[in-house]
Amino acid sequence: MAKGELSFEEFRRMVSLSMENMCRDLYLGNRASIKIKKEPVAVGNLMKILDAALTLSNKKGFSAMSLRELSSQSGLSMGALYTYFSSKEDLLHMIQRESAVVFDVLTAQLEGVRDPQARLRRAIRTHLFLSEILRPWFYFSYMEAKNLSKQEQKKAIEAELLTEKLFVDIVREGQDVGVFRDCDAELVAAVTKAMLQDWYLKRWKYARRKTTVERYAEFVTDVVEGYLGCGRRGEKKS
Amino acid sequence: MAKGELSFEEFRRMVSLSMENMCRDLYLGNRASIKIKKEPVAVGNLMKILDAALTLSNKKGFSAMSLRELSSQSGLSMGALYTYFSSKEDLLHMIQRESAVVFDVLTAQLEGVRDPQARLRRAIRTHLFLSEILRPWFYFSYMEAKNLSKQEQKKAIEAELLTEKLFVDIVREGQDVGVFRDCDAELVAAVTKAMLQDWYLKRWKYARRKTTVERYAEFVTDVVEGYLGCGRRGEKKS
DNA sequence: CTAAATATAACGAACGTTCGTTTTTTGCTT
DNA sequence: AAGCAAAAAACGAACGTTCGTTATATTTAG
Repeated sequence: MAKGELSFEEFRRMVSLSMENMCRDLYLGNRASIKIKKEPVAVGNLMKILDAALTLSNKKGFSAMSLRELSSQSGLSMGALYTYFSSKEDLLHMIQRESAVVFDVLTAQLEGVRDPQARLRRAIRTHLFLSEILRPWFYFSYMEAKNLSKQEQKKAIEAELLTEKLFVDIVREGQDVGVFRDCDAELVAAVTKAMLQDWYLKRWKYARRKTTVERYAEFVTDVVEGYLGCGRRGEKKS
Repeated sequence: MAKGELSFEEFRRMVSLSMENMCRDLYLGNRASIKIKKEPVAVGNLMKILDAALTLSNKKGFSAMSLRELSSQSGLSMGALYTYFSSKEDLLHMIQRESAVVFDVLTAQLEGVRDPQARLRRAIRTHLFLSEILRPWFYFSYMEAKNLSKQEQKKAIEAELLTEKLFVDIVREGQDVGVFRDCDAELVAAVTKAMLQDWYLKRWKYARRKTTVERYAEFVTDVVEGYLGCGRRGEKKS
């Protein structure tokens, strides 16, 4: 385990991004369009709806999921569904917007960490831990981005570039300080993100091999640090 | 440019995987179900159909693409479409199967290359070059795999693991020979594939930065070789 | 009793698919 | 060459189904 870093379970407890909390946050953020007044009822049903929606969407795609399927899978009637969103597209955007909250968590976790090498490790770990906790949300957000409206698509692209910029800045600062060697920071950030995304896009592969998220985090960190010329080379079990 | 490796343009000319050749191969492989007898007619229309199908699917998703859209985009009538495939699902499987031909090209390109380091470089370059030439096919294959039937999904997973095994074997042999350091070969293969996939999944990002496929190939090779402990460390323009 | 929440059933639009018809191409005869 | 019948290919309206959506009725809880 890395020095001074939280383990995955510690991290999970700390951020408390359970389905219930996500749905409560989603409810409070969409009180205008959700017709249900009583919070406990609304949150409970939103959990059923989002659970079903993420399951069905991630299995067959959002547009291939019919609202009748969503109705029977969630246990709510068609009419009830429409008290929680005003259209199928509205549901899509609700999920997409709620998925974006993680960026705040990511930046928050980096606050106060100034050393570039520590920041890099922290950013990789946090990103992986978040995607592990909210895998269905991440997967949905990635795969269904094409269904968004043009303007929401722009926002999604900007968010993607913003996350990447976060890594670019870390690499650049490390280069300025002299701890990272000179290289194309944008490419480093790009492939780092690619490796992070693989964790939730191809989750079944790592699950089958019983690779833990902590192990994967360490590995990705090693690869990136290795390229940046600051990794501690040492023993690894094959 | 790497010693003895073909440039991208040389590679493109050599493999000759133009839309027309892909469609001719697709026609010959599906002669049983395609009702059109004359090859030139069939290949010409298949080009229109697949061009439209890949464009529309990759923009909004296969299941969100209606056959009426496909009809107007391809310039063929609804009835004409159904002389080239027997159902929408059939079209999906045709595209998916045709996308699989690239694996043969990949393995063919590795034949005769025995040195692990050279094999690794060749595998990375070839995979990237292929995905550059056939980007719409790769993208489609990745994004629409979930729409396949259960058994075709199994085949897709096996193909994914087979490609990965190809990289695993290269790494393992390099370790046996002693040119690569000891580490988890499966993880190395996994993240290598993740980086390769990013090239066609996030193509717009690299296009915007005017990153060439040759540059990206070199970069990925450097990252992987760097981790495996055999890369030549040196100058890089930031 | 009342208001909030849910269930039911129906609507028009759009879907994948089919099929009788028309248009185009081919091969043969003059 | 020209004409023509047969084969091949393309067409597009229409079918039954399913979609997202909504209006109305029923149930539940304070």
